[in-house]
Amino acid sequence: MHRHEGHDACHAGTGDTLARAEALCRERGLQFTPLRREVLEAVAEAGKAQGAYDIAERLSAPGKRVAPVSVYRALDFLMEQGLVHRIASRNAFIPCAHGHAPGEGVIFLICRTCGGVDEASSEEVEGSLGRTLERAGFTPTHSILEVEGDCGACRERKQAP
Amino acid sequence: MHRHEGHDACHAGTGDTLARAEALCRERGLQFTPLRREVLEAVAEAGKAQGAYDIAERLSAPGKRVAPVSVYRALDFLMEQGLVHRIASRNAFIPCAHGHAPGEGVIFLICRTCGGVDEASSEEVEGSLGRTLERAGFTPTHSILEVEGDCGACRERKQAP
DNA sequence: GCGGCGGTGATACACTGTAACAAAGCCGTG
DNA sequence: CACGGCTTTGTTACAGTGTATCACCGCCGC
Repeated sequence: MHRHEGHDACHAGTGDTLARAEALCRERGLQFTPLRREVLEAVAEAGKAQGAYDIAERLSAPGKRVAPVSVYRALDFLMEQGLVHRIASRNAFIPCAHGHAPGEGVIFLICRTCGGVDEASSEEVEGSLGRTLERAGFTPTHSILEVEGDCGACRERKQAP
Repeated sequence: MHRHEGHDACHAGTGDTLARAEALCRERGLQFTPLRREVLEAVAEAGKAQGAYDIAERLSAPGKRVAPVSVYRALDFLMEQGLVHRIASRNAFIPCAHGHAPGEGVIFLICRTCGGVDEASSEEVEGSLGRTLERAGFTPTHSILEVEGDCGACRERKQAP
């Protein structure tokens, strides 16, 4: 089993994320263009889930406007490569903290206080979910598991203010 | 444990849903107004997840326009009462097939072929998820579990056409 | 009657996402 | 090098999702 302990205990730094992305694209013969790099960088630097328009604004400067549609295209690419994830309950995006296989069951832990998002995975959860689906006669192609609550750090901060 | 077997094997009929809603509102001293009734009815009749604008259009007739904002308010009410659920991955709404306590872990099984949505629940999944969250030091307040795939009926239809 | 309250109507607006087409860059072949 | 095909990006327009605000109505209690 493989999981996370504390909040951002193991978040890769922005630099690591970019380096990993670049290596991965070279390996797969894909273009890690400046725009894609900037979008990934913006998502990685933010520390919390970012909306596409947030990213567009973040990348825009006087004289250089980045349109949301460009951000969406870059995000689509990055998601296909497993470099960012979409948080469906927030319409927002986060950098992928590790390299999962696409489709592997990831659990998103969304802190309602600090807005940070951790990733976890659990073979136990996947196993029990798989059995439940099988009993229901349902063949899964993709699943979303998002949990909202308080991360350890924020809970402590609340208890001892 | 409590779960569903086949596709809509136990979907309550529209009439049942409305009767249950009416009883529940009376019991809680809340108003089950015509608009709320119509919105619930529209969601229940559809057979698949409906967007708020779909519902608004469905309820509108020449000379009687129902604005989306009214639909949203009715949906908010119905969700608070646990009578409808929101499918985050689709921005759409379905009637609740049973009476869950709000916050109880429900698994949505979304058929990518017929668009139908079944509900399932599993103490096994809930238990393993709870343990995983505890190990991660995360205190959950609400969780979303949505699975996309093929329901039994659609899978059979594909295999033997 | 009168005031308060919840529900509804209506308008406006912000946010999220996609379609369609044009322009620019890359890369192979002849 | 020229050419043609491909991917990426820019631009515009638009569809879909959701919220804020204010006005109006109906009901209930005083």
